Amino acid sequence: MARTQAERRADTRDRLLQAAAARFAADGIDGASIDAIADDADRTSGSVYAHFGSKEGLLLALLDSWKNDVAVAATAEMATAPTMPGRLAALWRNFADPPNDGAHWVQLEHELWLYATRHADARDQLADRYRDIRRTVRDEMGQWRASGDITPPVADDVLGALLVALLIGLEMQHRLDPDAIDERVALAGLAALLGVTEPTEVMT
Amino acid sequence: MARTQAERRADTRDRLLQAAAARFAADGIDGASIDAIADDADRTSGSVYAHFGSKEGLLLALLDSWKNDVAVAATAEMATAPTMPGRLAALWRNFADPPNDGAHWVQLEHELWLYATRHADARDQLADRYRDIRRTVRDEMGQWRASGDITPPVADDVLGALLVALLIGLEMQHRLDPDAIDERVALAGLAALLGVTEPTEVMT
DNA sequence: GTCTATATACCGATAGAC
DNA sequence: GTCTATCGGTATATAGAC
Repeated sequence: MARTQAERRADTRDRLLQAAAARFAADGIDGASIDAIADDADRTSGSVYAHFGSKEGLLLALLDSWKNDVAVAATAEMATAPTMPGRLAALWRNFADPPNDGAHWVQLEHELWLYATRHADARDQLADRYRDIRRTVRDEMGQWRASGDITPPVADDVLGALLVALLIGLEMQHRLDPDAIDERVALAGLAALLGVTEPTEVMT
Repeated sequence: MARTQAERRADTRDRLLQAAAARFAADGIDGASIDAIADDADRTSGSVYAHFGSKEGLLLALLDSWKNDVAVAATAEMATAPTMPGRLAALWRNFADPPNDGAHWVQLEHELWLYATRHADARDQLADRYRDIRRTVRDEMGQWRASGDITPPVADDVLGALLVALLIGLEMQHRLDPDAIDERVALAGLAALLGVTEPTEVMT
């Protein structure tokens, strides 16, 4: 694969970005060295500078390419569950205990957030992404409300922000103390914000 | 002040811890150098090693001494507001736009959380602190419920975790996009979780 | 206990061969 | 475009004077 120069170049770029995502998540943005990232991508540090110019350039490119399929993947898996509590449980599990090797995307998200608080460029980009996520969630919940599955006690335009906030905050506490912040807590919170009236039986 | 050796030693220790908190928050745990911390404390790097042995030792000592007066300070200011929406607004403001120079404690909290995800010792300590915070919030809300000020749609034992989660998640989004995540959004979320039935008029 | 000076190591970035 | 070699800077941590 990757016969032409352009293809090889694109392949190297992808490898570097993927390695950077994994390394940043594992060791932190500061803790991850250019050499380590390049090694993971089976390249050398020189290639990083040829493609991105600097470590910051690499990070901004990563932030740009970082398609957060969370909302998509989450809603996709949610659709498979028949009952509402089952759907909410699937949503929570995707956050708390990611199934695939996508286990590191949550960690990377926190790394990027902390970086963004100190760099205006990254902050603007990340702010855009979170706006998109909120909008996606809001639209989805609007449909649920319209179909009568839920009766949220708040307006649709704030529901996205509240759900995202609750999931992030619960996930952070869950990481510190998995037993204390379990599925039962998450389901209670989601049900309260969404106005799920039926008894919240857990579907396992 | 600090005449005796013990007093001077304790004074140096306090200075170093305070400087470490500020530097860690400002530059990140990795980004903050021992020299910079010592300089802020009007000491030298040697004193850090005399007191804490290493940078990690300094951080663990900071984590240990880090009395999170958030719950205390927040509830204190909340008590001054007469109406329930006013109290909730005070709670949110303490998070979103801290009044004093305590502006950096939120940032430090995120730094510590990220560090804790990679170090078991710190994780256990931080987990304990969050348990305390949840318990404090839960007890406070239990009193409000008993006095009829609120009628939460969830059980008391999960209410602490949900409120903490919502506030953390909203604050993170607020930092990226202050205009999108404003007091109105926060009040709607808090009111939903707490079961504040009266129209949520904002008290300014 | 605190400071000065220094050892040691690593990182980001650059230069030049190919 | 990618690699090898290296420079310059800075970090943690230590040794020894006082």
